Amino acid sequence: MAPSGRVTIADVAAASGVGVGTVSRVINGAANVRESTRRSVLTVIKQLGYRPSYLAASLSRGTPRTIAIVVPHLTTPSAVMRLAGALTVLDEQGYDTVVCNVDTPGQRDHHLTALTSKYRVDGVIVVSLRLSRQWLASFRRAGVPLVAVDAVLTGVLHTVTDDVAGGRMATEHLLLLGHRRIGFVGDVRHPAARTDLGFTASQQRLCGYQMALQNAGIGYDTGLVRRGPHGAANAEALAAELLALPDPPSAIFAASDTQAMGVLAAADRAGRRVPGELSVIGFDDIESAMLLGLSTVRQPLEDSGAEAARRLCGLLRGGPIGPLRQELPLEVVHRSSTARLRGSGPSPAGVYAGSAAHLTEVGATGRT
Amino acid sequence: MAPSGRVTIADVAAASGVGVGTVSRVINGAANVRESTRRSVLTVIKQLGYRPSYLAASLSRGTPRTIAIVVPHLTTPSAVMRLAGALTVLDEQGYDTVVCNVDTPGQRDHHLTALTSKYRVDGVIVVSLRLSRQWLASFRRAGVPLVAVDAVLTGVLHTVTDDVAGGRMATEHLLLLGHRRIGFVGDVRHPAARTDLGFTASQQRLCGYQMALQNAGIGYDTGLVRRGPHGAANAEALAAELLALPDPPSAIFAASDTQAMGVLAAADRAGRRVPGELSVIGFDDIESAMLLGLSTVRQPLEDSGAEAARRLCGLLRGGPIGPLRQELPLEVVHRSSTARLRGSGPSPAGVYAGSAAHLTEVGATGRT
DNA sequence: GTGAAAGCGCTAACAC
DNA sequence: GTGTTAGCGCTTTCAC
Repeated sequence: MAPSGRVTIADVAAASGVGVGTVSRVINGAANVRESTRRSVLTVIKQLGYRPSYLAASLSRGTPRTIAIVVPHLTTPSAVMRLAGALTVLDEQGYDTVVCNVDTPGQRDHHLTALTSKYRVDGVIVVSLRLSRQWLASFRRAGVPLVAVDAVLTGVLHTVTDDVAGGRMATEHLLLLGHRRIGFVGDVRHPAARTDLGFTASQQRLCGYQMALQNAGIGYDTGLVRRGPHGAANAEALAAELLALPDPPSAIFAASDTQAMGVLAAADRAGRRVPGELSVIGFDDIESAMLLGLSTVRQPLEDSGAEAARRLCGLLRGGPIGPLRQELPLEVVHRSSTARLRGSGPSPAGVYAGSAAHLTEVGATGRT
Repeated sequence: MAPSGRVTIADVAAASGVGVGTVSRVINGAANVRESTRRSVLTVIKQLGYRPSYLAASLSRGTPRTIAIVVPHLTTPSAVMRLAGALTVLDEQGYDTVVCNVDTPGQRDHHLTALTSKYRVDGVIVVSLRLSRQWLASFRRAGVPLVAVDAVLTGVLHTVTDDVAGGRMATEHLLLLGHRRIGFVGDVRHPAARTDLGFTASQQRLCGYQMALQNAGIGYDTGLVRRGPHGAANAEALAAELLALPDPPSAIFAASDTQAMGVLAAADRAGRRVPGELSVIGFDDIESAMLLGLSTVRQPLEDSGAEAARRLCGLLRGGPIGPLRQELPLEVVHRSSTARLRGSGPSPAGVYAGSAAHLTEVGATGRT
């Protein structure tokens, strides 16, 4: 055993009567090792309490085999799912992952600085964050490959969905059910605020909502649109306002499932039955949406993370990576929080056929 | 320049006509380098865009010079302050820091596993977390030194405050002001729940509250005690219950400033003037306590982190570390959320002198 | 003050 | 299949 306290690969090699190369092969699961030697080396490793040095391996290999994921608001279900998707493929591709949670611009810059200067990760996945030109340049200079999820970054591979189309799909679903007064509850951006991370999804879904209304010849009533900080609680307050209107909406489109839960809570508190007296549709299809029977626009959250990871790996090994912009599909999931407007007869099939082609009815679970 | 893309210390040495040793000295700020060479080396470093390799340095040095801080609920003000204190000293001592935020037992175990097996940090600071014997053994086995803040871990250096005494001090402050019906709002532990991280501070402060009441001959009225999940919102609901009682308390002791803010909000909503109709005292003395004029029991949050870091550094370099248990002082800060109970004459000085010795009146800012 | 050289623990290329 | 060896980029004696 070495004089220093640490057990090294050489100690293991000596103790098991093989060369360091063989030990290295065993550790890294190389194929060309006889099963018997493999076993004995493994035994020695265990009884010596050997643990490989991450540092030495990274240095020798020339790469830390580590990729970083920068993801805002890691507490939200959608962020978690994207992360989970990425972790799965990164893990099976043999990469270590460092997760950088970001709740403020300060944190964002802190992590990005560390990523570009000090720690030399092999690549980074940026989730839902719009990076400035400066940051992009900084990464390019540092030679750190980048891919983005849920954010379009110029010159950077990105995996996204069409949020405008998504907003339209949600609204059209409601229109198709005969609704005419449709409210919107979503995030507001504070462009000037120190706390703004530059999310645009909600804004784009609002655009889709407007377009759908326009197309249906209904027009845009600002009185039915409420925007505020993210989170179910805020959405609840916003929805309460809508429901307290003299001529309240018969349906509400919430820009995220989380916000839709707030809307549901507001409806409950206001004594409005869902979907009897109020239809509610969300966005994302997070886990609890299914549980609550919430109709929503499903986006492949987990896949988005997985795809981005896959593309980053491709980029790193010079493999195939596909187009700069990868767009993942959206689909309406009709559950039991949306229903035909009372008094509106079954609308003739195909009225909205042009757009309704998107519509899919999936796994409608019961609302109890 | 090296054939590989990376600029190494050798490139810098060659370009500036010195040896690698000298460049290393410059990088690490060693004293014995002539100012002129220092300058020129620095210049070359800049123009070559050289960035030292963290990996190589750590490997060569034999230590990553990194310590990990495991801290639960990093979003809470008190956690942030403890962290800040630790970061400051760690930074000036030349250590890198990796912060492990923990919101669930799952996250805790995940981080602890990584810390004990894969990443070889020089040491770790555990904040507010009660680790099991198994984990402690695991760290000992891995040879990773540990210190704790706000948690007593057997056989581990810990920096704490006397929360029982703190609870007593808060309550006695209220008693001294003539209050007799004193409510308590704090955290509840769910020992069996998957989400329990084992915090005990709130529980201990409750003990102190009971003792003070006992000593004053008032006794313990469970009807005045409300416990729930942490967070201002929950505390607000709890306090609202208290205020709605037929014979409501004239003062409330909240187990944390965050919860005290909830109490303040409840009072506001119930139309109770503070401190005219209700006295409120918190615990911690976080930044906003000062802003709100909240009376509280101050604990040296930032110092606690700093002290722990200092002791860990001492441990690492075999220097002085002081006693196993380091207790930091608590003091009552009387601001404008607590006042004498109406109708109770000024109590003769010294009545509670025995315990009131703790009391200090500090920086009472106005409540507006 | 500064240069030369010996590792730190590991991987990978090359022999056998 | 397996041993041997040359580095990975840096720190750190030890001479000069």
